Amino acid sequence: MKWSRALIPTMRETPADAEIPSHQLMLRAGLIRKLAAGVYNYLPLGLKVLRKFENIVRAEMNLAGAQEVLLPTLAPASLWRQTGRWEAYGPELMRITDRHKREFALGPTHEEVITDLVRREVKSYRQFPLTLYQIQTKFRDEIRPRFGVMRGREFGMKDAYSFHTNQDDLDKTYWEMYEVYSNIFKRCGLKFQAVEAESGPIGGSSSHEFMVLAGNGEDLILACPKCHYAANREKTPVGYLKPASQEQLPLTKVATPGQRTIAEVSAFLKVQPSAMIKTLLYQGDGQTVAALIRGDRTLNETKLKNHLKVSTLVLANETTVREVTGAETGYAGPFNLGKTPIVADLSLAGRDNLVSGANENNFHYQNVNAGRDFRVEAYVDLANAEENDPCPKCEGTLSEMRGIEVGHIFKLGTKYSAALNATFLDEKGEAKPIIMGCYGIGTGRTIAAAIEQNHDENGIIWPLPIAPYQVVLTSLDPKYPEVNKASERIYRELILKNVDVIWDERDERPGVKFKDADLLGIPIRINIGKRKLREGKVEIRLRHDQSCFELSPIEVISRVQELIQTLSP
RNA sequence: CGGGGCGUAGCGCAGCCCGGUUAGCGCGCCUGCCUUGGGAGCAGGAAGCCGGAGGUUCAAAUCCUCUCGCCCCGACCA
Repeated sequence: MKWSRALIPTMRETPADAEIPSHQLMLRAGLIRKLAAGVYNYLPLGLKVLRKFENIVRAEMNLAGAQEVLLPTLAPASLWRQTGRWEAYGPELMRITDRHKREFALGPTHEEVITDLVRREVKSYRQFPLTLYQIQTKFRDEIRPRFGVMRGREFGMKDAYSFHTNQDDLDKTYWEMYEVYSNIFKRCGLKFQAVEAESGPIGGSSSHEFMVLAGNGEDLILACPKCHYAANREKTPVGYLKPASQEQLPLTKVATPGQRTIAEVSAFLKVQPSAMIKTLLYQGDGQTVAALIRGDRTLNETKLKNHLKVSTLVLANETTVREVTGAETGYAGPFNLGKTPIVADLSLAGRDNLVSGANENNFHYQNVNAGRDFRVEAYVDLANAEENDPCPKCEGTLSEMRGIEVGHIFKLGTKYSAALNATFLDEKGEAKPIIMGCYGIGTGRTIAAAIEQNHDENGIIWPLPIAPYQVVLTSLDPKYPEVNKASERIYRELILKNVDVIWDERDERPGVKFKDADLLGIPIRINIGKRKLREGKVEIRLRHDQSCFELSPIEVISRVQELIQTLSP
């Protein structure tokens, strides 16, 4: 491609409504443009990247024996009603009505459609296992689309579904897919982490998420370097060392005028936050509950919600706190709470002589002891896991990292096959429900995540396998015939060698070209300038480490081919 | 859906509070000269339904009402 002919509308300034680096850079580098909230045009460069990623996905899926299909975006409501998801999916499901008043969903995922297809076409146990996948545009009417293509309302996704006659076979494919996903992200040159995950509203039992690691990722992950355990913060159980029991001292009320927060009281009374009880009042489905946790810990509302088996959980407002405790917020303690149930985090189990609020303004208690001074209904795991917590699986210590969820694999079991009556005949001629698995990768989102992971102040730094071009050939003095001639010769040779190259032959000053090349993030840059050329030299510069070396024009092609090898994971 | 904010040239913004020439600035774009190793310089130029509708007024980008769009925080979520 000649740059002068390409539609690459780069922007010098950052658009005001782009919040995170990947969104800003995708706009600035001319990969995407917004059409409406959460709806984006992919420009030529953006599409090139997307296709390169999709092709890696295809190659790896095919290698694992999966077969590609293309299912419609439009799905009849009747199918969705059969699984109950027409109602259950809620307003996030985009619905349309045709001229005959027939209702359709714009597919946010395709379990219904694929299960319907398979139930019609696959009947015998001999035809299993079967894995089908597609790369398709999906729709979800997100409450709040944001971060460009990271969370759009129309977005690209690869979704795969596997079909089995028994659980063992599903397990086998599940772990194959786990490997396939790992290979995909490895081949893209991305740093990633597979984590144990909640299975969410799609349903099913076991599930892993694949996270592209990035400093400002949305998800907090805890991983054990020793045993490779990794999970979302919500899911990570927290274990504590059993404290040595102390002699219980008499309960003492102390004045703590104006000291409300853990930090304030800790400083005022000169006690560690870990020797304090934080009393949090929640409304779980309208019922007030007191949740206790150690002062140095934060409560995980998902864990509390799961323990209480409630569907809504909110922190109680000030009025409720006053009614229940008789004091302003900041002085709550686990005493005299009447019928309010009290649950405590495991961090408090076996701990003696703690500090807590006194349920009286400007007073706290010291030497508070569970059992003697207050009752606890249950000790359960309620805390957010943190860096350096013990690993739940081995003797290791967890470290904390952030990631962006780009892939998710589930075991669905018979949830959809049962609802849609998708059965097969086994060896005995008996009809049994098909057992299913489901495996998704957000394609556009992976691109954004790749940028989030690989950029600097000058722009994107593409890993070579998904870079829009492998090489940018920059003619610094395109008006000089010798520069132009040498450039064109190298350009043609690179194309002949199947190198994906863009030739920047624009009549622009070198600075402009350098800035654009860096912004686009093309891994290998060849500079051809008149001064160096007269010395019989051209220059190669690598985007990722800014390293730079000179060589003769004859050596360039083979050197570039070598570099492509080296830069491919 | 709750809270906050923004819509003025392709992009980034000023002007609005306190109504009054021809609506301005930077970047980009076009023409010419000049320059050519990290977003040059000079000169000239094109480009605006001031988001939309209604109202107040002699007069509205500016004040009022409604509306549409967009962004941020939260709940929710891949």
